[in-house]
Amino acid sequence: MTLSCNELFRLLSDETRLRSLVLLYREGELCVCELVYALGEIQPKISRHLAILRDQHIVSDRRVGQWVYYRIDPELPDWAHEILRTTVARATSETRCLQDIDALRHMPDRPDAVRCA
Amino acid sequence: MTLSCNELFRLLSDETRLRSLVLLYREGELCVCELVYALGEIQPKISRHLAILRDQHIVSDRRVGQWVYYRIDPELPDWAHEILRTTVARATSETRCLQDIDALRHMPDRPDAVRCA
DNA sequence: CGGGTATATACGGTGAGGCGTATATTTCAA
DNA sequence: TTGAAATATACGCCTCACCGTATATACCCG
Repeated sequence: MTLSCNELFRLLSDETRLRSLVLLYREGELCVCELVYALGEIQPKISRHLAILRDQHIVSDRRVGQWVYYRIDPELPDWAHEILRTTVARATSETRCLQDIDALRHMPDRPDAVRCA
Repeated sequence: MTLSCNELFRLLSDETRLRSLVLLYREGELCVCELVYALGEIQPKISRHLAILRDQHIVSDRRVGQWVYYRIDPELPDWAHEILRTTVARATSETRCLQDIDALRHMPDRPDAVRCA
């Protein structure tokens, strides 16, 4: 079940998923509640989209106590990673993404995961 | 009306549009009937998708007699062009696209447009 | 054990977008 | 001017993916 171009683009075509991926790409690892706060969306919506990305092996997750941390799947094919890199560079100049980044920075009581563990 | 990441990915998420763009990227310029033949889809379907791409300035068209030739819009933003380049490189290893390329090569009575006019 | 927090999933409703058919438009040639 | 070829568009249908609400599950702590 390798990832096709079409499938990747279908996944990236949803705004919530794209915004989540941009943040994950930049931050390395984020838990669900951080994405909920940064994007300003309700929790079931974020969880649902992360599950979709996980099922297609775009992201991987690990549980740390009651938190679940997501990251870009380290086994993502090179070409897909290149698409993401270009996308993040571009998205970072779009208002919506800049707002997400800023919101995350100002999140209170942010769970401090051990990064890159 | 600048192109957003989301909008580009939405456009690329349809298989017919993606296959058309891959061929246009490789060939430089193709008329509708060539795409109809190469993709093996009915004409209204191809025309409809090309119109969508034209409206979003992903492709541009020019009429030559009774034929209409499409190409990747030369004014496509750099980042979008880079996405396309990576995509074409990847797609070219997918069966479906290889079949399209091969079908086009064997199309009989292909209208020979003046390339890059 | 019981309560609280974080996350996941089930469910029904809804709208966007893709489809095929039919038809309109444009161009050329006779 | 008439017919044929190439392309575009209008229309109604239908599927699918997303949505919010409600609820289930998992984990922690007291």
